[in-house]
Amino acid sequence: MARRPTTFDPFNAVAEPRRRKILNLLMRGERSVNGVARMLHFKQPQVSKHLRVLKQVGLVRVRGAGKQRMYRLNGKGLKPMHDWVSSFERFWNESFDRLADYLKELQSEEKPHGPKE
Amino acid sequence: MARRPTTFDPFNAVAEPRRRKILNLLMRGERSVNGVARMLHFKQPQVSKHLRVLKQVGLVRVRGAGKQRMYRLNGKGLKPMHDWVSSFERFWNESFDRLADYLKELQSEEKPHGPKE
DNA sequence: TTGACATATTCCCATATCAGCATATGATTC
DNA sequence: GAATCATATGCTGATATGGGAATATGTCAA
Repeated sequence: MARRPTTFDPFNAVAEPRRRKILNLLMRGERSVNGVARMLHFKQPQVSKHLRVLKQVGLVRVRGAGKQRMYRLNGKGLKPMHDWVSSFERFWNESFDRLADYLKELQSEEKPHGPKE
Repeated sequence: MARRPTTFDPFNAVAEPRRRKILNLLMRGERSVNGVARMLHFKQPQVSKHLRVLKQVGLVRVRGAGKQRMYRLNGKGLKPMHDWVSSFERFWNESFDRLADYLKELQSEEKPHGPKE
């Protein structure tokens, strides 16, 4: 197997820095393809391609407006990522001893196979 | 240019589902390579490879313990990702009109090139 | 040193990427 | 329909992946 396609899920789609930039831009409102291209100094074909990936994983939506196609953010698509990353929040937020407590909790809930290794 | 290497940053490293599983497991405490392999039903060489990637992007740390190498999570490495994703939080959290207000704010701060498109 | 266990590395292969460029498709207006 | 603007797609080339299997390296113990 090779690497998962970028269209596999938002995690893969968003691994590409330019696509993150595009999403950042779209936070401020919908844009046409050329609009994105001009704002970010990307070339039109690449913008189209990146937007296609983002659309496939549900991170943007499109709307036809005359000759143009207006792309807008679909922020909800990032919620699963947010949920996953947030589960690690305590590892940089809480004080060390509270973290230790938490880990103790977790370990007392062991279940698969044998405990530890 | 090809796709960014998985070792380019945490975003890329974490795009691989198995690596996320490994991090999830390490949340519960440090593990040896074989420990990870057994818990997740992966094969040892792949675990070593994935852990290598995770180490290179700073998401795990290692410690030698006899024949074993104990890997532990370095949660802080995920903070940049968390920060980025969190900036989209409002798009699924807040009520629609508050969001609208927020967007209005953003747009009145326009700056690069010409406004809109 | 030798043996045994734990981990890391190497090679192969099918697959996918992304940029750049050219070109095709779409939509609008004349 | 033809010209035009906007967007999408196709192709190439350089690069990287990730699993599998084999093997190398490391570490300890007798």
